[in-house]
Amino acid sequence: MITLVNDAVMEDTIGATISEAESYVMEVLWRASAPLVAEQVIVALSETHRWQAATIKTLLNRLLKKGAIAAQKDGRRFLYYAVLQREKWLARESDGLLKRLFGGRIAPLVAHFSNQRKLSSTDIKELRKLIDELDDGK
Amino acid sequence: MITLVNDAVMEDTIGATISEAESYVMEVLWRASAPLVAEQVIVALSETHRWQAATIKTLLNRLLKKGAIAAQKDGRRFLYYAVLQREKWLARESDGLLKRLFGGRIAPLVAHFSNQRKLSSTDIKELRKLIDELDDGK
DNA sequence: CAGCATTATTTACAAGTGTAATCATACATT
DNA sequence: AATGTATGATTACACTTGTAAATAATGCTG
Repeated sequence: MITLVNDAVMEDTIGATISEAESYVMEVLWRASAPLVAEQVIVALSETHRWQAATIKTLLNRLLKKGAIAAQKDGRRFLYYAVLQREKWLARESDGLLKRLFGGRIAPLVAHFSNQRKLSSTDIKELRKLIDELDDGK
Repeated sequence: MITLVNDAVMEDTIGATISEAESYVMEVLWRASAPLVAEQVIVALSETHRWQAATIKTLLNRLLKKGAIAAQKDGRRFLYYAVLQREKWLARESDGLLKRLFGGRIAPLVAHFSNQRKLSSTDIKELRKLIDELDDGK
């Protein structure tokens, strides 16, 4: 008997795009290990944004409508959780950006940050480690 | 007697942001070695975009209003040229992105593309070269 | 100089965004 | 059961963006 393996992973690629404000809401849900009620999202965002609670409700609803998150009723409130996977979103965002800004090539991007002296010695160390591993791998 | 050295470089940082569509217009002007008339911009963009001439006119005007470009009258037409420097724009865009998507750290960014298998062996070679140079330099 | 052609300027308009207030609804409490 | 309270849903509104048409202005040509 055949069983679908990837049931839960389906529909992780959302059609609509996520605005910047919305993405901050997503970040909260991505970081959370379990679904959150609106109030928790609001509290989490209060650390970094001066948004009214109503604003965040709006964003949650827009994300729901876009299918990026889902909600499950829990008594009188809803538990919200991400449907869109951060990895997928990240891939789409960064690919687009890389293409637009650096013709899709990584090296120029790194070179850019290097020119801007945005690379700390830690960065360089990490990068070297990464590159070394990659070279091994191929 | 004191002379300003950086006269021409001032006001290269524009307040307003540039939309994606606008950025394609900027790219054309940045690539051009001399100011262009609207028609030339339109022709250049026809390679990559199916935009009506009127659309491009609109974008040129919005960029003018934003101060990202300037125009100089030449007979009956205008010669348009970039005021905002590509480097500045690139820095702002990429910094923002890096911060939003990867917490401002480069290594995770590269790791991301690596995980996505978006790094060709050429990329890796170039990256290694870059890193080596950087290590020398410090 | 009158009209044509070219080019720039104004206006348009729907969709998306940031930001929020208000409305409605479902529980909890007296 | 009526009412207050918390929470979600609806409505609002100005600004930006993508996309373009309509209009105005300017110089060329007969």
